[in-house]
Amino acid sequence: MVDHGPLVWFWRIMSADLDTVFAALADPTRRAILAMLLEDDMAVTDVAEPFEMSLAAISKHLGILTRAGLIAQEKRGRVKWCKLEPDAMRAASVWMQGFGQFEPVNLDAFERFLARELESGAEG
Amino acid sequence: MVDHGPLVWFWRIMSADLDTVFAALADPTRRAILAMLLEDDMAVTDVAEPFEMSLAAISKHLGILTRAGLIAQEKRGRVKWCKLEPDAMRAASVWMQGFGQFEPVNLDAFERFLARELESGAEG
DNA sequence: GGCATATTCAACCGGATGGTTGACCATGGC
DNA sequence: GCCATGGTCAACCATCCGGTTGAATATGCC
Repeated sequence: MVDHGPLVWFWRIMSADLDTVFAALADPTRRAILAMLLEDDMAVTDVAEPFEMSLAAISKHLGILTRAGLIAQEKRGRVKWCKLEPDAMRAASVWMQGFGQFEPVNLDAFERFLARELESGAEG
Repeated sequence: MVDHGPLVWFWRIMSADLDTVFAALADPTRRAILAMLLEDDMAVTDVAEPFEMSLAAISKHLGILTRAGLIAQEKRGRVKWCKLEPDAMRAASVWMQGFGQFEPVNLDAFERFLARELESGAEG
């Protein structure tokens, strides 16, 4: 959606607070929320629905994700919409790939392997 | 270095505890330690040397990194050596790349850009 | 055996985290 | 205007986290 030039990229990566990003990712509820938002943007109430905890708790989680830059929230009417904001995760990913000297994962190959594996598992 | 078959891979990724991996990565001291170990394997005392905190604190950090699977420790004589263990980070990275549908970073291009950028910056 | 080195353990402390509840705004529909 | 809906705020609680210190446990060297 946004058309980041590489300089903007560089700045974002350098200024990104990896502490808060990784801390945000360290909670299973928050990772689940991110996964849900991967499907589609959602209102806060809808995000909270599948979880067995109070709306206030989810609201806090969303605040943490927002402060980490992992999502963005936008109020339209009385509904607050949450959507993924990929830059922060990308910054963390870039940091991680600094460790990629260990023959980095070939994701394409891995996915192909998984597909084959699951397919044959379903048949067998 | 290790010759993981893809099934081993799959198992490791599925059973990896992302909570502990991301939590371990959320601390700047621990990320610095990982970066140091990227250079070379190190003894606990040497890992602790550049930090302004007690050896016991570093020992705890190393324990956390070990429990997260990010490093391995091996005692040889009275010295305990620490070395990177790339699988855990790779598991986290794979999880992250699930969000890669947002035009994933072209790392090669990014690095080339950075190199060019820094070079011209040094000259100008 | 005895001492120095390498590392961990245990107890403690202050501050952050993840959850709760109940009160509090803001907005839309009637 | 009034009520239901959507969401946050504030106070509180238990637990975890990152650090400290001092004692304890290897191991190597003489």
